[in-house]
Amino acid sequence: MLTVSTSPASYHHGNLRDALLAAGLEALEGAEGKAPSLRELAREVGVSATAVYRHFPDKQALDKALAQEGLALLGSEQAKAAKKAGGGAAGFAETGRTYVRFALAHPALFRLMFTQGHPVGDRDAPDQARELLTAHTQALTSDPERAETLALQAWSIAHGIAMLMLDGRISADDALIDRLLDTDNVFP
Amino acid sequence: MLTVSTSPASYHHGNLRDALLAAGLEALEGAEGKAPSLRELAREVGVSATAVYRHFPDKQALDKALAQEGLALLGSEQAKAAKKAGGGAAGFAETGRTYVRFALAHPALFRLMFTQGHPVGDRDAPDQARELLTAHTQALTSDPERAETLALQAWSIAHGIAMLMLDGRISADDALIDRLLDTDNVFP
DNA sequence: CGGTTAAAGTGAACGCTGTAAACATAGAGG
DNA sequence: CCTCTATGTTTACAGCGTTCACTTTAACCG
Repeated sequence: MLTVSTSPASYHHGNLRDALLAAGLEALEGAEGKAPSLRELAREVGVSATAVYRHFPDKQALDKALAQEGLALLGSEQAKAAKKAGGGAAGFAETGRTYVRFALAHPALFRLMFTQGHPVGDRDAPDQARELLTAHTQALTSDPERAETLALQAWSIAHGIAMLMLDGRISADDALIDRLLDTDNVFP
Repeated sequence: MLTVSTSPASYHHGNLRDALLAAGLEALEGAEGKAPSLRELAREVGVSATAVYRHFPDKQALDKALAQEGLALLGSEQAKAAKKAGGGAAGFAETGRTYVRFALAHPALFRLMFTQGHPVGDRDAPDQARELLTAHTQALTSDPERAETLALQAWSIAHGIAMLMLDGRISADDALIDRLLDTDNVFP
């Protein structure tokens, strides 16, 4: 996670990169969460717009880093929730609920996380959420292909609910989340 | 649907609105489908940027209209597919496949369709896709609430698969679509 | 230490965007 | 035929991402 020191105001910022990410995450939360502009973040941090380019090749790279930060956050929240629920099937179910609730709690961040074009095979970044998912479904069956199918189906349902709620297509209702995620019939 | 005449070049365009929509739809398809800018569309149609404002209050309204066009297209494709499959459960299944394939075939348009902020209760626009969905699930059970749950679950799965594939999270593989949509266990 | 070097900042400029304001045109109706 | 109004135009502005040439400063090395 990020730590940003309230550094002494000097020509060289000290840790601009982390400061930008922190400002970015904050901007993604407040004010109906619009995606912040590069210049806006630079202003927020008290630095010229072009200084950003010393730390990120372009805006997309900044966005990608923010997305990574969000992914880590989601993963840790899911892990915590699963543990709290006692692991197992109950824990698995809880990761789903947490997924959707995370999306609703951080709409702009969640959107950003999945709009960063992440070619399928990209295994350079750790993804705790994904690891949890495969671990849980592998515990449900010994057939690896079946486990993968279950994993992707579970992911798809949760992601679909999250997106449709974010987009205002279905009401962002906590009870509805439970009702839609309650697919005991899917995983007999 | 849209019809655009190759009108004589005169001061008054004739049907700028439809021409803009047509250009918009076309732009959303080609060239790795970036969302077209207002000025770009105006240029394409051969008109000044501000002329657009005679037909749409702002860019968002234009986007909304494009989204509506896309929605209609999706609905008609689904209806055709369901009919071709002979209706019933087979038809229902086909609407799901068509949904995901539509997303993959028109990525930018599909994205646009669902990013237009469409407050839940908004019933001002016809939505054939949605009507098909409820019709199909209502045929599966007599319990209306159960039918609604099934409808939203089916929608969520399809939408989740579509989005995750569009975002490069899971491979956009036709066989995989079938595998993930094959949830006979979900609708026993 | 002192001097050099490279990392990390700056400001000005470019072309793009969406949008507002004031003005021009032309086709339709009295 | 004249006028009115719908529909176009030009000009302008602020904000965006990004490039370029320049400046500052901290760190390293003899």
